[in-house]
Amino acid sequence: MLSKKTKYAIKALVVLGKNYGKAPMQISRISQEEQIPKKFLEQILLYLRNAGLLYSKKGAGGGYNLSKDPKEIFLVQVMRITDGPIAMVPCVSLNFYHKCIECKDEVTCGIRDVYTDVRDATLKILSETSIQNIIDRENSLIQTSSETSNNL
Amino acid sequence: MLSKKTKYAIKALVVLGKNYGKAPMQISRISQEEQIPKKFLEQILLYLRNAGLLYSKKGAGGGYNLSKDPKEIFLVQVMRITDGPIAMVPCVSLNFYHKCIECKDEVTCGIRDVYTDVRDATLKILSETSIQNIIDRENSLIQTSSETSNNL
DNA sequence: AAAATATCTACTAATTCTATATACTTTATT
DNA sequence: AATAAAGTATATAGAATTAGTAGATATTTT
Repeated sequence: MLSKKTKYAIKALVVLGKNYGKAPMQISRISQEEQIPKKFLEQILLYLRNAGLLYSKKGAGGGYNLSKDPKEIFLVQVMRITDGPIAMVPCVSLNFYHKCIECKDEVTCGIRDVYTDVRDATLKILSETSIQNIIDRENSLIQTSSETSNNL
Repeated sequence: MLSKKTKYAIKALVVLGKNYGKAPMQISRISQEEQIPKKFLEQILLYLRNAGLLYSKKGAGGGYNLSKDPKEIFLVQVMRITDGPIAMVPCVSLNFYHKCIECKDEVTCGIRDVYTDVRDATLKILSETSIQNIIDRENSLIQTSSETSNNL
């Protein structure tokens, strides 16, 4: 399951994605709009910033912006920053590898292959999905659902 | 990440799979062979039993057996028993659905589709992989690695 | 009856996740 | 220069989950 941290991070990035190219957005505003505890959001934005996804500016009129086009920020990056590994077992993780403590012998382990496959399948989807994709998807769903309610 | 509970469950099922068709195996033996804390393993085996994966017999000469062929026990079943949902967001879970508390409107949520895809891809692999597959895989890896070391 | 085994419930300990607090730095504006 | 408006950084508290333990009970075999 995704942590709240990751969910909040995605929400914040989507909001910032909609704001891309405009003046920076303040933490407090994002916090209000998305109902995210402000102090918690501060931390999350810092992680994202330190990982290079966000640009920040201090002082009056400061705030946050995406540091690149929302088309170029992918879910897999966000999840790795906030939740760490994508893989279900550490011994199969690309970015956070370590041995399973319960494991006698990694070489003859019968489940590594399966979880490598799961990792790859997951990775494929998450690394193809950008913040822009999510924004587009939202917009098309909003449209569809408002059309539907007009037809009632 | 898989919980220890799930890892221990898989290990126990693999051991019991190798023992399939033979006399029941005691908790204490599985615990020793797989280095799993006995009392914790008791709990785990109970979950698996109550979910119908294991048959148990009390008293002298009792113990545990798989309740069906290891070819017919799939990772997805085990994981659902021990770790719950496969999906990364509850609103997309097939067996453990509930709304995301952070979510304003499920209908216009931009990430549900992505995580539905992830779920389906994961599910496909995990529901095709049986305990027998894992045993076979282990055996072939053991063979391969011993051949390699003979060649040194 | 005694011994060997699983069952069940409750509890404790450890870890991780969520959230808050406090002090500090930078920038813009007046 | 002073002040206010932001973000930065680190520490800590509280909540939830995960891991593991304890103890009493129920069955079965011998």
